[in-house]
Amino acid sequence: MDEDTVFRALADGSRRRLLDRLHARNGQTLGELCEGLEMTRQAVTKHLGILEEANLVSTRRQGREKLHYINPVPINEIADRWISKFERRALDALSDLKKSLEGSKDE
Amino acid sequence: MDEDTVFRALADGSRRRLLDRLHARNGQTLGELCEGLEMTRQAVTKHLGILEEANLVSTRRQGREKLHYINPVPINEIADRWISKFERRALDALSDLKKSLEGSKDE
DNA sequence: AAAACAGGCAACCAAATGGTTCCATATCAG
DNA sequence: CTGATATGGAACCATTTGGTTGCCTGTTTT
Repeated sequence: MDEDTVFRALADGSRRRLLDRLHARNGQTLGELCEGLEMTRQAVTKHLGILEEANLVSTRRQGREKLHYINPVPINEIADRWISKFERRALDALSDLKKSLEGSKDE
Repeated sequence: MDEDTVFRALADGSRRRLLDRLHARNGQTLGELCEGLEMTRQAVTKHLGILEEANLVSTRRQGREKLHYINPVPINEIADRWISKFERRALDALSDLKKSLEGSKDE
């Protein structure tokens, strides 16, 4: 929901890597997400908490395990609402470049 | 260039608002960008420095003024290289939802 | 040349951030 | 029940971050 929370959550490389992992295989437990990382379990817990608060990850308790699922909706909201307006400008810039190249061809 | 620098730069609301301002009108001076903000000029300078380091803003000196221009390329790189893979998942989720709705209609 | 204007630099500060360690709780296996 | 396993909570710490203030440099304007 809150744009700032999402951007903040995405600002950290470890959290982005966690999202990458969940993207590769969804529904992993905390323990699985910790494997191979140079961090304590508690650090990962905190990161997942921040991702959960930003609604980028949702969780489900199953017995003593906690399964983590990626939620792409907030990312899409950002992409749609915020990034798209800069993309339009990028496309404009590209078309300007194209025109200038075409112009130099003629001159 | 560096993904992390860009994400970090985008993590702050004041900086995103500065990008918004430049998106609305490109090529503003530092003084113009400060107008109406509840921040000192030096704070804005710092933010613009971070945006510049992330290659989200480029500058041009003109006399005693410094003009700031938005550069959408890094944002597009993020959108293309990183966000798109989550978007695909979002579309998958939507199509799953659609299927499940269609299923429940039949049953 | 002097004053006014636009911006840069550096020291400093409080709060947030990313991480740790230690301990507690809940659940599963034997 | 007991022990191992999976996660949660809280205190604590160093560094980064976002902001300030004070002063300096360069460029116009008069």
